[in-house]
Amino acid sequence: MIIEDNDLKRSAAECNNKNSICPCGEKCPLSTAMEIIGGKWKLQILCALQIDGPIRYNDLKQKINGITNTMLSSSLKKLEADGLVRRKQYNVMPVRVEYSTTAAVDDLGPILMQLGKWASDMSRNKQAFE
Amino acid sequence: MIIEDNDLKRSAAECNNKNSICPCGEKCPLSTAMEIIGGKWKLQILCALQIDGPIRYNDLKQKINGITNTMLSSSLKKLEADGLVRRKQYNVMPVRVEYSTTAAVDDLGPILMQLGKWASDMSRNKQAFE
DNA sequence: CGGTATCCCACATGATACTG
DNA sequence: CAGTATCATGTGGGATACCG
Repeated sequence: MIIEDNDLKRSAAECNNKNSICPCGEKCPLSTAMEIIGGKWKLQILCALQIDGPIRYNDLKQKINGITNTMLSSSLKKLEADGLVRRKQYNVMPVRVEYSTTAAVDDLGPILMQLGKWASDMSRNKQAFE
Repeated sequence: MIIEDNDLKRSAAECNNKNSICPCGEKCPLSTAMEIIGGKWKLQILCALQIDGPIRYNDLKQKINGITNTMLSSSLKKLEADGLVRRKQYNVMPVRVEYSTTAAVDDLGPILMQLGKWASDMSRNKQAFE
């Protein structure tokens, strides 16, 4: 495929599972990417944050239809730990917390757009490929 | 983010779950893409096929460390149904089957490379974003 | 207001055996 | 050789209650 550059080719081709260490000496970056943005809610959260952020926790929850506290909270924590989301807490009473995206998400956006376009194009002329 | 074009922006922003129908009239293409390439083994299978294909079932299984018949078989079926994998059967005895990728995967490759590069860059200068 | 703590379950994945 | 059938299991995610 998938991979044309030397380093990425080696890493993606020879990573046999998501925990493997590649010959290039690091974890397959594509696996890493999928872990960061994977799961049921993370892309929706990023979209909502990018469009409506900075936004408070409960307002964000309203924007995302069907999400539970468990998932919103844990997803935000992971995204923050991975550097995609910034959490700002104002120590007033009652406490006020605002979430927003970091610059990393600005870089991610165009890539995800291409991915979405790829899926659209594919389903449109699927037979052409076969 | 994530989305800058009008249609994709609407669809991604307002898709509240992976089964929702967007105001644009179709399912969010990004969700579709994630369903197609998601799961534990599909990207590894595509990588192996792209590099070593056309390749026979059991040879492919050897290339992918730890995969079971159940998962390889079911993943290949889904990938074929989605138009990413071609299955060619030779009716000799014993039967010979060869798997390869379609042109859709050629288009997907560069996008995934960017995604991998994004993850590498991010982890390299994570602090710069925060 | 902005979460955690528990408990629970469906489903994705795994193990093993078997077959056209 | 290229799978399928069957049963087992682990985990991602959901429901509900509660807390600083």
